[in-house]
Amino acid sequence: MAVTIKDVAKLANVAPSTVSRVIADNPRISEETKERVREAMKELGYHPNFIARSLANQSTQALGLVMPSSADKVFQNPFFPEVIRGISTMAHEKDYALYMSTGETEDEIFEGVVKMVQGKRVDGIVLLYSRIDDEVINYLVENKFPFTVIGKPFKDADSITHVDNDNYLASKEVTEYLIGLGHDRIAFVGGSLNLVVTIDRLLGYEKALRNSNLVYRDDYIVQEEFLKEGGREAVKELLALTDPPTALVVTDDIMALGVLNTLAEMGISVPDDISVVSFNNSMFSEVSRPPLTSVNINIFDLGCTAAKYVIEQIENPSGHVKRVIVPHKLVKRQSCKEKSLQLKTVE
Amino acid sequence: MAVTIKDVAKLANVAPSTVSRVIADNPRISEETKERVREAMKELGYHPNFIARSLANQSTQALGLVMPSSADKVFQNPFFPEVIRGISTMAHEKDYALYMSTGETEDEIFEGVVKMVQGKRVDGIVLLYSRIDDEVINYLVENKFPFTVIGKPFKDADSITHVDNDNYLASKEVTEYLIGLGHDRIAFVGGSLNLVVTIDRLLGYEKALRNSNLVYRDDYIVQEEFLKEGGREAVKELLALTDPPTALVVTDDIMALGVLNTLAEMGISVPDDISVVSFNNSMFSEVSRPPLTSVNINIFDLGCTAAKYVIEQIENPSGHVKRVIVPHKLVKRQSCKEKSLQLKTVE
DNA sequence: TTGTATGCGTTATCAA
DNA sequence: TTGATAACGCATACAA
Repeated sequence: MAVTIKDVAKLANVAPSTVSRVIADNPRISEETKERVREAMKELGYHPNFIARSLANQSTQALGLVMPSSADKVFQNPFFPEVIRGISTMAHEKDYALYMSTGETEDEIFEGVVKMVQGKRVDGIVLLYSRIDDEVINYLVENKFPFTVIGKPFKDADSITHVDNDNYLASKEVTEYLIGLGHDRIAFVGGSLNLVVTIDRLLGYEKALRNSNLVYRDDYIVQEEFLKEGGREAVKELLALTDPPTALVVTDDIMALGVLNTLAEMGISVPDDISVVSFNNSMFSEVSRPPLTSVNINIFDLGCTAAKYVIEQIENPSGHVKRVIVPHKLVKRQSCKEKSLQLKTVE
Repeated sequence: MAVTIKDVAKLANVAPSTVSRVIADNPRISEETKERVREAMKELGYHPNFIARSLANQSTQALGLVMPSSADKVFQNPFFPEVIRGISTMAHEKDYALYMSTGETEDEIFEGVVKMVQGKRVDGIVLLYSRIDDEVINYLVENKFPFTVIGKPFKDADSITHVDNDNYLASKEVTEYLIGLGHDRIAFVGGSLNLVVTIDRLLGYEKALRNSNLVYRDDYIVQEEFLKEGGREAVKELLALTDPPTALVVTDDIMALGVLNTLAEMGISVPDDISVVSFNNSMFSEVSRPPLTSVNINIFDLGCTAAKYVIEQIENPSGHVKRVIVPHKLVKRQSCKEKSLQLKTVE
């Protein structure tokens, strides 16, 4: 059995409660005894048992991370390591640890959240995604458990602290950029429509088209998974149309990579035949062929800020709901071209 | 206050201990009372408090992850998301959660480990790296705490369960491949020499040179950080030499990416002027220009297996030390060329 | 300034 | 088959 507060107490000739107070650096303990107790701790190699402390305290100094699906898939998209990087940095600053449950299906993930919350394994939660009709959010709200979401909650957005980009605007700008290059057949390749981010970006895209009196065509809207294969599927669908698009808004770099690959295999050149813009500005957008014009959404900041505000909620439960919009910026590289300069049009 | 075992007991008209036994599905409880208790649990929405259970049990069903440095840097290299993916998959299968502390310096990381262990926050630990003279390993060994390391422990390798590649062999093969292409001026760009993986690969590289009677030159050995910038620095150093290498063994894709970038900026072509092989076979090696010839070290398996064996240690403490070598495979792409076919030699 | 007693929510050991 | 009761290791209200 490890050394406990009692062993220290015995050695230092004080009561266990005194040791406890020394650990908490309680000002009502004399410097002398503090010194004596500290020496005893050092001598015995004492370290507090966090579990016991958590039980007495009702606090764990840990943040729970909830991902949209199995780590298996999630970690293939650089978005997640990057948000976690942000969360971790802030967590470290505030001295919190990170806790991840490992569910695979939606149900398992929900179960994982319940275990974290009811099991009191974490003090707060960061949701790394936002989807419509999410039972996780409902559960957290009902239980008044501290949490923040990265992305915009589908409903009750003004009563839930969240950190998001202005995805509507970003997508609108990106589409306008393409329109500005003379494109009028622009397709949208997004992730699942269950994700609020997809909805927002689709809306922005639609708005831009409408503003320019371009037609919004259902067959130009494709939804796939946020993985490379997703991009591959999208291209196949779109190029099978009788009048395929000349430009693509892709909502994720990793999908865009799939798009690029597939296009290359088909002998279609980017940007000579088709222009592509994407989101996330991950390292992939720099190294792809051609380098991708992509929206930098400051993923790291997203994570940092989200962590900051759960911790704030934990430490000051009466605080106010926050809503933070992290700025975005279009980074132009070589995947877009004026339509008139494109060599030929795919038919 | 949440609903506890006592509330359930009251509602079901039994003692708390009975409820506890029902949770554990103790066979000595009659089916009737079990049913009654279960209904009460459902009615109250009872969920066990994991912290309390951990305290009573001395077990947490959680695995601690220890990274080599701040998450900040670590998550920029795709190796780590990928191992975690593997670990997470196995952890999920065995119903364990994951716990990460967030230290930045070596000391903070060590402190984090101590907190995990003494604080009884986790049942076992996976070390995601292996460096020489690592106090973390010493500490874990001294405390007889279950852990596995990904990589080869610097010392006592046969008393520490670990999962590794045969890095010596892999590096030797890779170097021989380059020699086979006619190269005789081959440089080695590795990570920190504190990392055992770097040492092993350097040794393999050296052996291959020696076998072919090529000279081993100190100025052909460069160590940098496992990041893109690392590759950039390496190239600068090597190309400043009077007789620069015609081929590079780079021990990490992300560094190789930096190498490729820098070379491109300098107007030096890969593979026409310089051949490059690297390790990890991450997605970057597929999308880089040119696509990188890289060693697939099966990172996912590394993680999976490491997790599997900590859990085994946890559940069967008397088990035997394991040492697993995960196979590797050279994946040839377009970053290497026979020396005689290279257009010119950089001087 | 310090000690005593009790509780945090479980599990486990004895009895019954 | 079930119920008291004592741990588990720490924090804290109350006493001293």
